[in-house]
Amino acid sequence: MKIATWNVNSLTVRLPQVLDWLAAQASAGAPVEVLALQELKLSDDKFPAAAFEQAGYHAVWHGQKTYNGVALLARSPFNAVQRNLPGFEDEQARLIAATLGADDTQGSEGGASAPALRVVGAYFPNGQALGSDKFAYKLRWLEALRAWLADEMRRHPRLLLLGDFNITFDDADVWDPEGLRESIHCSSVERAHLQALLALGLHDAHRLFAQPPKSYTWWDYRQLGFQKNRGLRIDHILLSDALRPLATACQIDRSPRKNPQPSDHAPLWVQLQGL
DNA sequence: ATGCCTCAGCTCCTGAGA
Repeated sequence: MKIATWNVNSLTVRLPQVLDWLAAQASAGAPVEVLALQELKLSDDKFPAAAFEQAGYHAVWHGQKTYNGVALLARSPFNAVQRNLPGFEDEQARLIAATLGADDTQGSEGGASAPALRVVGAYFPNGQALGSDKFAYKLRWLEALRAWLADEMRRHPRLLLLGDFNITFDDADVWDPEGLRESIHCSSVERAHLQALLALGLHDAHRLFAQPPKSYTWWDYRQLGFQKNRGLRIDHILLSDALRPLATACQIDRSPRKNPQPSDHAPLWVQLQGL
């Protein structure tokens, strides 16, 4: 089962590329079972559910006009959909969680049905600059996420957290670690929050496998950033303890970044066996 | 250069992204 995440920077602009990419993966014999999308930049009524349905995908979404917005697509239907963090007042649409397979929160016996998979798609706040109001919001959001996930993981042992985290793990995720030291996406305080998520029992799927050096998921549109591979690895897939042994591969797909009118982010996918 | 692209929208400029 292939599970992917992609910050599309406007689903209105990128819908054809998303449909093309899904079709290309299927043609290559490895169809995408689940896709998390971020930065839809459209309101709920503008979400192209019919186009995805025609492509064979169920969808759930949490849209917002102009900014943010997240969605999950899957080839099977979702249950127990959650939008944003419970108890955290937020005008910004940044998180959507849903269950694939039998709802495992009801304590049912299961029997023949496969264990459920809890999918959490998120668009973490950017933060703009250390010390700014937006940075303070980023830190509050990160703490609310961690607190909620601690409980969520107890209820759903098979859980993935994937999306645009807007945080690098370490200097290997940064094209210019010295020039960007302690700047936004690279600061110690942001990285400590990312480590706090791992401490809940989550694992960076990308680092479970050998990867090419200078593997990034985002490149600035300006100054030929992609061509010069001046990027950051800020999009991630984290796997719970129960899912970690099922992972067989994890890759960044740079090919859509070469399209005309690309997103500034590339999709990232993980392959899980036995699901 | 508080710049350089790209996107949305109170659209021919501005705010936000990362």
